[in-house]
Parts: sequence; structure tokens; C-alpha cells
Amino acid sequence: METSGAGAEELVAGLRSEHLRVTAARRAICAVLAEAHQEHLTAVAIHERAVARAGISIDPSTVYRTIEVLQRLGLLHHVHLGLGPGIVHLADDADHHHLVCERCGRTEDLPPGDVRAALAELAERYRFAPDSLHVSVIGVCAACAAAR
Amino acid sequence: METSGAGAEELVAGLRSEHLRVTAARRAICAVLAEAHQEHLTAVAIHERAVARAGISIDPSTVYRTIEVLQRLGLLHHVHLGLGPGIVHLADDADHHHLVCERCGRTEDLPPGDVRAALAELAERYRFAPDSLHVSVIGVCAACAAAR
DNA sequence: GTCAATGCAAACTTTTTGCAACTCC
DNA sequence: GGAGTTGCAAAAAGTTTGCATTGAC
Repeated sequence: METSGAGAEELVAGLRSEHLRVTAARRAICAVLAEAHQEHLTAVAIHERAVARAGISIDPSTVYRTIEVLQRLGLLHHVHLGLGPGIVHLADDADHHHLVCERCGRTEDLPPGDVRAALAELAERYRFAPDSLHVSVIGVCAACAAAR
Repeated sequence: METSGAGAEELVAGLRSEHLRVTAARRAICAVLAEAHQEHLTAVAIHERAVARAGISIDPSTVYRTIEVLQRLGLLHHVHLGLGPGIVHLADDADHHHLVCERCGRTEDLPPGDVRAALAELAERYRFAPDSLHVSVIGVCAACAAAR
């Protein structure tokens, strides 16, 4: 049922390739990320699922540290959409965009495609009023890319 | 030197039109917002400037409450770009987009225009690598619009 | 055995809330 | 005068950090 996108194995392999250690906590976190790769998981959600799944206790700080490591390896992204906690998803997710409600925080995925056309049709197609087209593109700036 | 966009008077008028009260704190906050309408101000920055400007003491919670009111009136937007504190800007800012660095949080404005073309050229023009085109469009969803 | 990773606890930042006092209309 | 606002204090939510211990390789 879990299909496209990186599997947990690829995330683990990423860790190994950097001579980082593969612990039970990291394995559980990678599994959760791999299964949920189209979802918008918060660190708290990852924590809950990882604990439930692995049947071991994992500290929240471990989740944050693992997210940080995986982000540094370029395997996932950690961004904030609208208000509320930051969310995480795998780097190799299909490109997609989000509609984020400023009021309730609800998010909806936009299929990839012609961004401009999608924006032009937003109001009608999704009955979503983009009060101002405030679009954030998350990536890595030149300075940070150079500092690697 | 401050030109386009809503002036403080328009924000104040917005409050009045809803029979909300215009207090010294709100006047100061509106003035700060009007002056800085192209900047990405955090609530803390607004607080500091408003206090400095008005020479009165304003509680941070008042700033948050005022931001909330102005957002409810549709006069400004409050979003989170990347990590860190949320930022605020006036609703009638010229449409613009942001490049947000996932690592350092630095943001750069993209001029309005053809979003699609801009995305395609990002890497070269801004030496910015959009690892995944993670675009968030902030607006109001149908459910919230109906619930007004 | 070594060094990375973890757990725990504490701190921190940003934001929200309860409530009595205040003040704008 | 009365409803909307404020300040203050406390709490909540999300995240980060220090440090001794544990565990992967």
C-alpha cells in the first residue's frame, strides 16, 4: 500500500552513507516518515506514531534531532504552513502545493502542474479565496548552499 | 517616502467601521504596520517599534490581539515563512512571493509576475535551489468564509 | 573502546488566555 | 455607563539545549 517515494530503507541508507548510527528510534521515525510521505506530519505526530509503532519510548527531543539530521542530509523538508506547528515531509515527494487557511489552519493539497493556472482558478475550483497571493517557495539560498 | 499601500488611517478606519475602539496602542500598531508595509515584521518587532514610536508601554499580548483583530478584518495577513516566528504584512501589499531558506530562514522577495516562469528560473536567477517546489498559498477556505 | 545518540530535565521562544481594571464611544 | 481593551501574570505549545548514560559499529 505504501508506494512511491523513499522507503524507510532509503532513509536508513542515507544515514549509513554518512556514517551516522541507525538506532531503534531512528528506524521507527524513518518508517513513520516513509509510510506517511504524502501527509503533513508534525514532529508531535511523528513522535506519537513512532512510539506506537516501535513499542518503545522515544523522547520528543530525539524526534527533533532526527528530523534535523534527515533535513541536513536533504532527505526531508521541515516547513511551517500558516500558523501552528511545523510540518515535515520527504524530500522526494511529488512536487505539490498547499492551500492553507489563515483562519483554521486547514490545508489542502494542490496537484502539481501549471502553478499560474492553478492560482488563477483557485477561487472557483477550490472555493478558496487567496486574499493575497502569498506564495512561499522553500529551498536553500546561495549562502547556505555554499556553506555546506 | 511611505507611499503605496494602506496608511495608518485606513487601518484605523477599518476598526471604526466595525465599531471597534481606537486606542493609543492600536493607533501605534497601525502606524508601524503602515510604515513598514513592505517589510516582514514579527509580532515582537511590531511591539518594539510601537512602544518606541508612541512612547507608551504596550503589552505584547495587546500586539497579538490587535494583529488578530486586523487579520479578522482582512486588513493584514499573518503567516509563517519557514521556521521562526510568524510574520505580518498588510493585505494590500502588492502581490509578491517569498524565497525562504530552510536552513537560515533568510527571506527574499520575488517580484510579482508570472509565477511559473519565476519558479522555472529560480535556481539561476536567484542562485536559490528550490529543493522541492513547496508553495503555500495563504487565503481563506470555503468553510471559514462561510462561517464569517 | 570510542564517539554518536539518547533520555531526562530544564530553558527558551512564541503565542494564548483569564481576569480585574480601565477607557473609548 | 457599558461594552470593548488593556495589562499583568500565568500557562500553553513547540522546540532547543546541557549533560550524564547508553549503545552502535
